[in-house]
Amino acid sequence: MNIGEAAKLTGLSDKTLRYYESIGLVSAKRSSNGYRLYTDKQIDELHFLASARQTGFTLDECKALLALLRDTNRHSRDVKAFVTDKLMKLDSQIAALSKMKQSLEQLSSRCNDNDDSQCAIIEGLSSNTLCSKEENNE
Amino acid sequence: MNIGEAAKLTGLSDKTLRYYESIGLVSAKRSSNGYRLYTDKQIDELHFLASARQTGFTLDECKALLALLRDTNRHSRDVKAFVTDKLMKLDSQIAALSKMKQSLEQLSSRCNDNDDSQCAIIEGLSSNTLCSKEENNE
DNA sequence: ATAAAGCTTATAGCTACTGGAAGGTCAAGC
DNA sequence: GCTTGACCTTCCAGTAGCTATAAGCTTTAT
Repeated sequence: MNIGEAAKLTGLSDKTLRYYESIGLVSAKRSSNGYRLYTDKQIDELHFLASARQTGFTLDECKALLALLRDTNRHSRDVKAFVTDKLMKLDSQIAALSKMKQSLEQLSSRCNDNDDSQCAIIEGLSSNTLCSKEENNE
Repeated sequence: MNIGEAAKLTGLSDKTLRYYESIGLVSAKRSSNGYRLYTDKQIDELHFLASARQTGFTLDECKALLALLRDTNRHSRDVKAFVTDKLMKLDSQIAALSKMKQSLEQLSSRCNDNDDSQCAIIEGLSSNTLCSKEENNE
Protein backbone atom coordinates (compact mmCIF):
# COMPACT_ATOMS: atom_id res chain seq x y z
CA MET A 1 0.00 0.00 0.00
CA ASN A 2 0.99 3.63 -0.49
CA ILE A 3 2.15 5.95 2.25
CA GLY A 4 -1.23 7.61 2.68
CA GLU A 5 -3.02 4.41 3.51
CA ALA A 6 -0.14 3.29 5.73
CA ALA A 7 -0.42 6.56 7.60
CA LYS A 8 -4.14 6.14 8.11
CA LEU A 9 -3.77 2.57 9.31
CA THR A 10 -1.01 3.32 11.79
CA GLY A 11 -2.17 6.70 13.00
CA LEU A 12 1.23 8.17 12.12
CA SER A 13 1.54 11.02 9.63
CA ASP A 14 3.04 10.57 6.20
CA LYS A 15 5.80 12.97 7.24
CA THR A 16 6.56 10.75 10.18
CA LEU A 17 6.73 7.64 7.99
CA ARG A 18 9.18 9.37 5.65
CA TYR A 19 11.17 10.51 8.66
CA TYR A 20 11.28 7.00 10.09
CA GLU A 21 12.58 5.77 6.77
CA SER A 22 15.22 8.50 6.68
CA ILE A 23 16.61 7.36 10.02
CA GLY A 24 16.54 3.72 9.02
CA LEU A 25 13.63 2.50 11.10
CA VAL A 26 11.20 1.18 8.49
CA SER A 27 12.13 1.47 4.83
CA ALA A 28 9.54 0.80 2.18
CA LYS A 29 10.23 -0.59 -1.27
CA ARG A 30 9.27 1.62 -4.19
CA SER A 31 6.91 0.98 -7.05
CA SER A 32 7.90 1.93 -10.60
CA ASN A 33 6.63 5.48 -10.18
CA GLY A 34 8.77 6.03 -7.09
CA TYR A 35 5.94 5.77 -4.59
CA ARG A 36 6.64 3.94 -1.34
CA LEU A 37 5.01 0.53 -0.96
CA TYR A 38 4.40 -0.72 2.56
CA THR A 39 3.88 -4.41 3.31
CA ASP A 40 1.56 -5.73 5.98
CA LYS A 41 4.53 -6.69 8.09
CA GLN A 42 5.80 -3.13 7.92
CA ILE A 43 2.40 -1.88 8.99
CA ASP A 44 2.72 -4.14 12.02
CA GLU A 45 6.14 -2.71 12.76
CA LEU A 46 4.81 0.80 12.47
CA HIS A 47 2.00 -0.06 14.86
CA PHE A 48 4.63 -1.37 17.23
CA LEU A 49 6.61 1.85 16.91
CA ALA A 50 3.53 3.96 17.51
CA SER A 51 2.80 2.03 20.70
CA ALA A 52 6.38 2.26 21.88
CA ARG A 53 6.52 6.01 21.25
CA GLN A 54 3.25 6.46 23.11
CA THR A 55 4.64 4.51 26.00
CA GLY A 56 7.46 7.00 26.28
CA PHE A 57 10.33 5.34 24.47
CA THR A 58 12.67 7.60 22.53
CA LEU A 59 13.35 6.82 18.88
CA ASP A 60 16.73 5.41 19.83
CA GLU A 61 15.03 3.12 22.29
CA CYS A 62 12.44 2.27 19.66
CA LYS A 63 15.23 1.25 17.34
CA ALA A 64 16.49 -1.19 19.93
CA LEU A 65 12.99 -2.49 20.64
CA LEU A 66 12.36 -2.96 16.94
CA ALA A 67 15.53 -5.03 16.73
CA LEU A 68 14.17 -7.21 19.52
CA LEU A 69 10.82 -7.49 17.79
CA ARG A 70 12.52 -8.64 14.60
CA ASP A 71 14.86 -11.01 16.36
CA THR A 72 12.97 -14.27 16.71
CA ASN A 73 15.88 -15.59 18.81
CA ARG A 74 15.45 -12.89 21.42
CA HIS A 75 15.05 -13.75 25.10
CA SER A 76 12.19 -12.21 27.02
CA ARG A 77 14.74 -11.62 29.77
CA ASP A 78 16.47 -9.02 27.59
CA VAL A 79 13.25 -7.26 26.77
CA LYS A 80 12.34 -7.11 30.43
CA ALA A 81 15.75 -5.71 31.36
CA PHE A 82 15.30 -3.02 28.74
CA VAL A 83 11.92 -2.07 30.12
CA THR A 84 13.13 -2.10 33.70
CA ASP A 85 15.81 0.37 32.75
CA LYS A 86 13.25 2.57 31.06
CA LEU A 87 11.04 2.45 34.14
CA MET A 88 13.91 3.80 36.20
CA LYS A 89 14.39 6.64 33.76
CA LEU A 90 10.69 7.41 33.91
CA ASP A 91 10.88 7.44 37.69
CA SER A 92 13.67 9.96 37.74
CA GLN A 93 11.85 12.15 35.23
CA ILE A 94 8.76 12.07 37.37
CA ALA A 95 10.81 12.80 40.48
CA ALA A 96 12.42 15.81 38.81
CA LEU A 97 9.07 17.22 37.79
CA SER A 98 7.62 16.59 41.23
CA LYS A 99 10.48 18.45 42.81
CA MET A 100 9.87 21.40 40.52
CA LYS A 101 6.21 21.30 41.37
CA GLN A 102 6.94 21.29 45.07
CA SER A 103 9.31 24.23 44.79
CA LEU A 104 6.78 26.19 42.81
CA GLU A 105 3.96 25.41 45.20
CA GLN A 106 6.04 26.57 48.10
CA LEU A 107 6.85 29.83 46.37
CA SER A 108 3.30 30.28 45.23
CA SER A 109 1.84 29.83 48.67
CA ARG A 110 3.83 32.78 49.95
CA CYS A 111 2.67 35.16 47.24
CA ASN A 112 0.13 37.73 48.41
CA ASP A 113 -1.78 37.58 45.13
CA ASN A 114 -2.73 41.26 45.08
CA ASP A 115 -1.89 44.65 43.51
CA ASP A 116 1.44 45.01 45.25
CA SER A 117 4.62 44.70 43.29
CA GLN A 118 6.27 42.88 46.14
CA CYS A 119 6.03 39.17 45.39
CA ALA A 120 7.39 36.14 47.19
CA ILE A 121 7.71 34.24 43.94
CA ILE A 122 9.93 36.84 42.33
CA GLU A 123 11.93 37.09 45.53
CA GLY A 124 12.25 33.36 45.83
CA LEU A 125 13.55 33.00 42.31
CA SER A 126 15.93 35.89 42.86
CA SER A 127 17.47 34.47 46.00
CA ASN A 128 19.86 31.63 45.48
CA THR A 129 18.20 29.33 47.99
CA LEU A 130 16.74 27.26 45.19
CA CYS A 131 19.95 26.47 43.41
CA SER A 132 22.66 26.54 46.02
CA LYS A 133 21.29 24.77 49.04
CA GLU A 134 18.49 22.65 50.43
CA GLU A 135 15.38 24.48 51.45
CA ASN A 136 15.29 25.05 55.17
CA ASN A 137 12.26 23.42 56.70
CA GLU A 138 9.90 26.08 57.97
CA MET B 1 33.04 41.62 34.77
CA ASN B 2 33.89 39.36 31.83
CA ILE B 3 31.84 36.39 30.71
CA GLY B 4 34.05 33.85 32.46
CA GLU B 5 33.55 35.36 35.88
CA ALA B 6 29.85 35.86 35.21
CA ALA B 7 29.58 32.18 34.32
CA LYS B 8 31.32 31.12 37.51
CA LEU B 9 29.13 33.37 39.66
CA THR B 10 25.86 32.24 38.14
CA GLY B 11 26.65 28.59 37.59
CA LEU B 12 25.73 28.95 33.93
CA SER B 13 28.26 28.19 31.21
CA ASP B 14 29.79 30.91 29.07
CA LYS B 15 28.13 29.26 26.09
CA THR B 16 24.79 29.60 27.81
CA LEU B 17 25.36 33.27 28.56
CA ARG B 18 26.15 33.97 24.91
CA TYR B 19 23.10 31.99 23.92
CA TYR B 20 20.90 33.96 26.31
CA GLU B 21 22.22 37.14 24.78
CA SER B 22 21.55 35.85 21.27
CA ILE B 23 17.88 35.29 22.11
CA GLY B 24 17.60 38.68 23.80
CA LEU B 25 17.40 37.62 27.43
CA VAL B 26 20.40 39.35 29.00
CA SER B 27 22.64 41.44 26.77
CA ALA B 28 25.98 42.65 28.08
CA LYS B 29 27.71 45.83 27.01
CA ARG B 30 31.12 45.46 25.40
CA SER B 31 34.46 46.83 26.46
CA SER B 32 36.81 48.36 23.88
CA ASN B 33 38.30 44.98 22.99
CA GLY B 34 34.87 43.51 22.24
CA TYR B 35 34.63 41.45 25.42
CA ARG B 36 31.25 41.28 27.15
CA LEU B 37 30.93 43.24 30.39
CA TYR B 38 28.30 42.08 32.86
CA THR B 39 26.93 44.39 35.56
CA ASP B 40 25.95 43.26 39.03
CA LYS B 41 22.32 43.73 38.12
CA GLN B 42 22.74 41.42 35.17
CA ILE B 43 24.34 38.84 37.41
CA ASP B 44 21.22 39.04 39.56
CA GLU B 45 19.07 38.55 36.50
CA LEU B 46 21.13 35.56 35.43
CA HIS B 47 20.75 34.07 38.91
CA PHE B 48 17.04 34.59 38.56
CA LEU B 49 17.06 32.86 35.19
CA ALA B 50 19.06 29.95 36.54
CA SER B 51 16.55 29.49 39.34
CA ALA B 52 13.62 29.73 36.98
CA ARG B 53 15.14 27.20 34.58
CA GLN B 54 15.81 24.84 37.47
CA THR B 55 12.24 25.19 38.56
CA GLY B 56 11.12 23.96 35.19
CA PHE B 57 10.24 27.13 33.31
CA THR B 58 10.98 27.12 29.59
CA LEU B 59 13.08 29.92 28.15
CA ASP B 60 9.96 31.53 26.75
CA GLU B 61 8.44 31.46 30.20
CA CYS B 62 11.68 32.79 31.64
CA LYS B 63 11.46 35.70 29.25
CA ALA B 64 8.03 36.55 30.62
CA LEU B 65 9.19 36.12 34.21
CA LEU B 66 12.19 38.32 33.56
CA ALA B 67 9.86 41.01 32.24
CA LEU B 68 7.92 40.75 35.51
CA LEU B 69 11.13 40.92 37.51
CA ARG B 70 12.16 44.08 35.68
CA ASP B 71 8.73 45.68 35.90
CA THR B 72 8.60 47.46 39.24
CA ASN B 73 4.93 48.19 38.58
CA ARG B 74 4.04 44.53 38.39
CA HIS B 75 1.28 43.05 40.52
CA SER B 76 2.00 39.94 42.53
CA ARG B 77 -1.38 38.73 41.31
CA ASP B 78 -0.01 38.44 37.79
CA VAL B 79 3.03 36.54 38.94
CA LYS B 80 0.88 34.14 40.87
CA ALA B 81 -1.41 33.57 37.90
CA PHE B 82 1.61 32.77 35.79
CA VAL B 83 2.87 30.25 38.30
CA THR B 84 -0.53 28.67 38.75
CA ASP B 85 -0.66 28.10 35.03
CA LYS B 86 2.77 26.53 35.09
CA LEU B 87 1.75 24.26 37.93
CA MET B 88 -1.07 22.94 35.81
CA LYS B 89 1.32 22.23 32.98
CA LEU B 90 3.62 20.43 35.37
CA ASP B 91 0.70 18.37 36.59
CA SER B 92 -0.22 17.24 33.13
CA GLN B 93 3.38 16.39 32.35
CA ILE B 94 3.59 14.31 35.49
CA ALA B 95 0.29 12.65 34.67
CA ALA B 96 1.49 11.75 31.18
CA LEU B 97 4.68 10.20 32.53
CA SER B 98 2.78 8.34 35.22
CA LYS B 99 0.47 6.89 32.64
CA MET B 100 3.43 5.69 30.60
CA LYS B 101 4.93 4.20 33.71
CA GLN B 102 1.75 2.38 34.54
CA SER B 103 1.43 0.95 31.04
CA LEU B 104 4.99 -0.24 31.11
CA GLU B 105 4.66 -1.79 34.54
CA GLN B 106 1.61 -3.67 33.42
CA LEU B 107 3.39 -5.02 30.37
CA SER B 108 6.50 -5.79 32.35
CA SER B 109 4.65 -7.78 34.98
CA ARG B 110 3.42 -10.19 32.35
CA CYS B 111 6.85 -10.89 30.89
CA ASN B 112 8.25 -14.29 31.82
CA ASP B 113 11.78 -12.93 32.12
CA ASN B 114 13.48 -16.05 30.79
CA ASP B 115 15.20 -17.57 27.74
CA ASP B 116 12.05 -17.83 25.67
CA SER B 117 11.53 -15.55 22.73
CA GLN B 118 7.85 -15.24 23.56
CA CYS B 119 7.46 -12.00 25.49
CA ALA B 120 4.38 -10.24 26.78
CA ILE B 121 6.04 -6.85 26.40
CA ILE B 122 6.71 -7.33 22.71
CA GLU B 123 3.22 -8.70 22.26
CA GLY B 124 1.67 -5.86 24.20
CA LEU B 125 3.42 -3.24 22.11
CA SER B 126 2.47 -5.09 18.93
CA SER B 127 -1.20 -5.25 19.74
CA ASN B 128 -3.08 -2.04 19.32
CA THR B 129 -4.67 -2.14 22.75
CA LEU B 130 -2.35 0.57 23.96
CA CYS B 131 -3.19 3.13 21.34
CA SER B 132 -6.73 2.43 20.30
CA LYS B 133 -8.67 1.79 23.48
CA GLU B 134 -8.70 1.90 27.24
CA GLU B 135 -7.12 -1.00 29.02
CA ASN B 136 -9.71 -3.44 30.22
CA ASN B 137 -9.56 -3.81 33.98
CA GLU B 138 -8.35 -7.24 34.88
C1' DA C 1 58.94 36.04 22.50
C1' DT C 2 55.85 32.68 23.32
C1' DA C 3 52.50 29.93 25.32
C1' DA C 4 48.30 29.49 27.81
C1' DA C 5 44.03 31.21 29.07
C1' DG C 6 40.20 33.75 27.84
C1' DC C 7 37.54 36.01 24.59
C1' DT C 8 35.14 36.60 19.76
C1' DT C 9 32.07 34.81 15.79
C1' DA C 10 30.06 31.31 12.98
C1' DT C 11 28.51 26.68 12.09
C1' DA C 12 26.69 22.20 13.02
C1' DG C 13 24.55 18.84 15.92
C1' DC C 14 21.22 16.93 19.28
C1' DT C 15 15.24 15.06 19.43
C1' DA C 16 11.29 14.04 16.81
C1' DC C 17 9.12 15.71 14.09
C1' DT C 18 6.16 19.54 11.23
C1' DG C 19 5.40 22.83 7.55
C1' DG C 20 6.14 24.53 3.15
C1' DA C 21 7.89 24.91 -1.58
C1' DA C 22 8.36 23.02 -6.12
C1' DG C 23 7.23 19.48 -8.81
C1' DG C 24 5.91 14.50 -10.68
C1' DT C 25 1.77 11.00 -11.01
C1' DC C 26 -2.76 9.30 -11.27
C1' DA C 27 -7.86 8.94 -11.78
C1' DA C 28 -12.06 11.27 -12.98
C1' DG C 29 -14.77 14.45 -15.61
C1' DC C 30 -15.72 17.30 -19.83
C1' DG D 1 -6.93 16.11 -25.05
C1' DC D 2 -7.11 18.77 -21.08
C1' DT D 3 -7.85 20.19 -16.60
C1' DT D 4 -8.58 19.55 -11.76
C1' DG D 5 -7.57 17.60 -7.50
C1' DA D 6 -5.66 14.21 -4.71
C1' DC D 7 -1.61 11.94 -3.80
C1' DC D 8 3.13 11.31 -4.13
C1' DT D 9 8.29 12.88 -4.42
C1' DT D 10 12.55 15.60 -2.55
C1' DC D 11 14.64 19.27 -0.14
C1' DC D 12 14.98 23.09 3.15
C1' DA D 13 13.86 25.42 7.37
C1' DG D 14 12.16 25.64 11.97
C1' DT D 15 11.05 24.10 16.71
C1' DA D 16 14.07 24.13 22.35
C1' DG D 17 18.04 24.78 24.74
C1' DC D 18 21.79 24.38 24.55
C1' DT D 19 26.84 21.96 23.42
C1' DA D 20 30.79 21.21 20.49
C1' DT D 21 33.99 22.61 17.21
C1' DA D 22 36.79 25.63 14.46
C1' DA D 23 39.40 29.65 13.35
C1' DG D 24 41.05 33.58 15.18
C1' DC D 25 41.84 37.75 18.34
C1' DT D 26 43.39 39.66 23.25
C1' DT D 27 45.39 39.39 27.51
C1' DT D 28 48.42 37.56 30.96
C1' DA D 29 52.23 35.06 32.62
C1' DT D 30 56.75 33.28 31.97
